[in-house]
Amino acid sequence: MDTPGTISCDDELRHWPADEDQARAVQDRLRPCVRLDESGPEPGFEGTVVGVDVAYDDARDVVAAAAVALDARTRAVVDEATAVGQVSFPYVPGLLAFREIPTVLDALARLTRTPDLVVCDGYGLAHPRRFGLASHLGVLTGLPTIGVAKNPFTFRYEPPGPDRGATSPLLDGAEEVGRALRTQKGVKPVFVSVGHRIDLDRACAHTLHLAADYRLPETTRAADSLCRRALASA
DNA sequence: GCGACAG
DNA sequence: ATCTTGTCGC
Repeated sequence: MDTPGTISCDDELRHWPADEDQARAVQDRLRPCVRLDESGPEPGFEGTVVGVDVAYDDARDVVAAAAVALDARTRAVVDEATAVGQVSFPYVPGLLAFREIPTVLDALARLTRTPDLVVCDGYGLAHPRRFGLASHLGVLTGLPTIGVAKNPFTFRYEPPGPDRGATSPLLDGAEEVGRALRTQKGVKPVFVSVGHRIDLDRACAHTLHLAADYRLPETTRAADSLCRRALASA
């Protein structure tokens, strides 16, 4: 039996939920394992930031995942891995993690180095039950994670200032669950939230550093490109 | 009941 | 996510 704050990734995968009610129960059970008391790797740290993403082939029910490791300081690609699997859950808003995580874990396991930080497509704490994809992946792996999403989901925000680096709170009622972050001047912001073992200031700082040239972080762009190629040749 | 809804 | 041509702009 798992004690509070301790989970087994293998057990969680073996006990994968079969329906939406079970999935929500899993989220409620794992939510207390999220660690929000660590500030996380400092911007400019020596290590690797890993981007993960998945692509789908609905006709074949196939999912391909990619994990791409970048040097955290130079953003150079230093390692990459892919995995292919069967879709194990439908897309349901709020339950995205159950669709993506099994194959993402396979890809992460094929990296030659342990990531120091993982950047997910989607949300962490910015989630109806405060347990989005990034938080779920963080709890299962124990790694620091952040979520960078392209859309505000159900949350509200006022547009941040026009300059690169401007932010505004992403709000669920009065609670700040993440931040809208302008990564390029005059371009729609991205939506950053904490996953696990990092604070929101650093999550935004890493995202800004990774999005030096484009709206989306290089981690996301590289993983998106790789998982599409993996799906095409699968 | 109806609409909204990360990827 | 995915389906998809041209087109405006650097």
